[in-house]
Amino acid sequence: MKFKVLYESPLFRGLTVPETNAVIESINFRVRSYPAGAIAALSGEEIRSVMIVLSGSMRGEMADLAGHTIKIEDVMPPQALAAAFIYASGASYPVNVIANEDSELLIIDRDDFLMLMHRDKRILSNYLRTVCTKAVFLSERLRFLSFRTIKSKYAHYIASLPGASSGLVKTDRTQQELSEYFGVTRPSLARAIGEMEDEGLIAVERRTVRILNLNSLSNLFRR
Amino acid sequence: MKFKVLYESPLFRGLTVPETNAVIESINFRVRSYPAGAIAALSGEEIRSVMIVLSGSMRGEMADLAGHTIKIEDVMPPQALAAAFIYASGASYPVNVIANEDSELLIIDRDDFLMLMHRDKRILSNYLRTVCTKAVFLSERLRFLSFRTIKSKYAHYIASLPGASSGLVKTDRTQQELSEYFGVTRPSLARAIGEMEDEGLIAVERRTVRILNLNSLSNLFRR
DNA sequence: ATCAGAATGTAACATTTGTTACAATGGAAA
DNA sequence: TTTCCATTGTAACAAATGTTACATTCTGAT
Repeated sequence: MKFKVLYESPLFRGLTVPETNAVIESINFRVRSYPAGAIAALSGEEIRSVMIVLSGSMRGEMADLAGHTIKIEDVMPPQALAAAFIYASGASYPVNVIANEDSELLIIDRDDFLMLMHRDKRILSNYLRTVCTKAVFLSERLRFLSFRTIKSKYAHYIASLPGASSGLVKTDRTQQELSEYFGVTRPSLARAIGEMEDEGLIAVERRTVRILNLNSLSNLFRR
Repeated sequence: MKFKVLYESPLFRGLTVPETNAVIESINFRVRSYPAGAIAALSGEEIRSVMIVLSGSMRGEMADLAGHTIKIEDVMPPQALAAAFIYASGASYPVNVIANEDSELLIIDRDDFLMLMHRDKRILSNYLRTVCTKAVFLSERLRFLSFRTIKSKYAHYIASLPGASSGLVKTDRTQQELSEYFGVTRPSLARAIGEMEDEGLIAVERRTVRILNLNSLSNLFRR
């Protein structure tokens, strides 16, 4: 069983192990090894293929003009690299892709993968789900970041939770997590929540939030 | 020629008018009219179909708990509504969709559209390009918003322009446009740019920016 | 060449958020 | 129960950005 890990991949969900194998063997592919620290793709480089991490792990890293780098994210097996960008017009890697440790990538030309999707509706569905889900994620993230003040972010957040219309919600994240999601510091978030309590908009007890003054809260919705 | 406008749609690019017609006629579809102000979809409602604006125009609108609304975007013919979200897991409309004026939508069940993509590689390619390009757009937007200070956003912006490695770039947007892209006010952006000039990092003359001190500029890259 | 409107530069003050440090609280494991 | 640690609350000061208003400089149309 050569590509066992692929069977776990969201792109091949619904296919049996033999089916997955048969699909892969039916097209051109190659497996490439990268020693720790090796560069698999450079930022700005054209995306020509689907690259799926088989073993080890890769990281996306941004480099500035002077060569300093910031780690953006890790990609673990059996995830694909830049999956949602592959078929964009002028698709290029948004970051440098580097092996964290000795790693292997399964590389499929993107036209070949297109053929796979054309042939197998399950793979098509899987890829569409992956890309669209990513778009939804990015879009939601963007919505919160585009609100200017922390209060308006928080107001939107609690309004988006189930039970908001009843006036009583339970948050699904800690303040720490929420502050990272909003892109602000934890004390600033705590202060904003405290002020909203002082203003009589909400009553917070740990993870339970009661909406007290809907109208004033709504005024915060203007970014 | 019933759906002439469809021929202009990015989803049917590369198909001739008769081909486009034949494709549409080969599946279930319906055309629905919406008088000005009519609601085509509610925020949170499950996305069951591909909806393409044939005439008029639709807007996406967010409503807060108290019923106040904020316009998010307009969708003009022959664009599709929430195209990048359709096949996400648990896909639902992120906004209320309302007709700006008397409008017509072409409605195709999303499973039928999946079949279309499966049958015609051009439509598949077109849809993939649409979704992936959207993901790239959202991702780039997010990158700038996630930098904390205006200076770091601007540093990244000029670093991303062609010619950055030569130290001389021309911006492709006005300060007004750029400030909106960054989600900040125009005077604040102008001030930040002015300070970066005072600090000797860059020299700006209208739309031409010269990078003077790469190292100091790079320090701004830590969000 | 001139004029009007767009784009940019600048300044003073208000508001918001970050930073840092520490206290208080709650929950889970020993 | 007690203890430890994650979580939350709070405060003072610094830094960044928003707001508002106005001056200056470009740019394109006439």
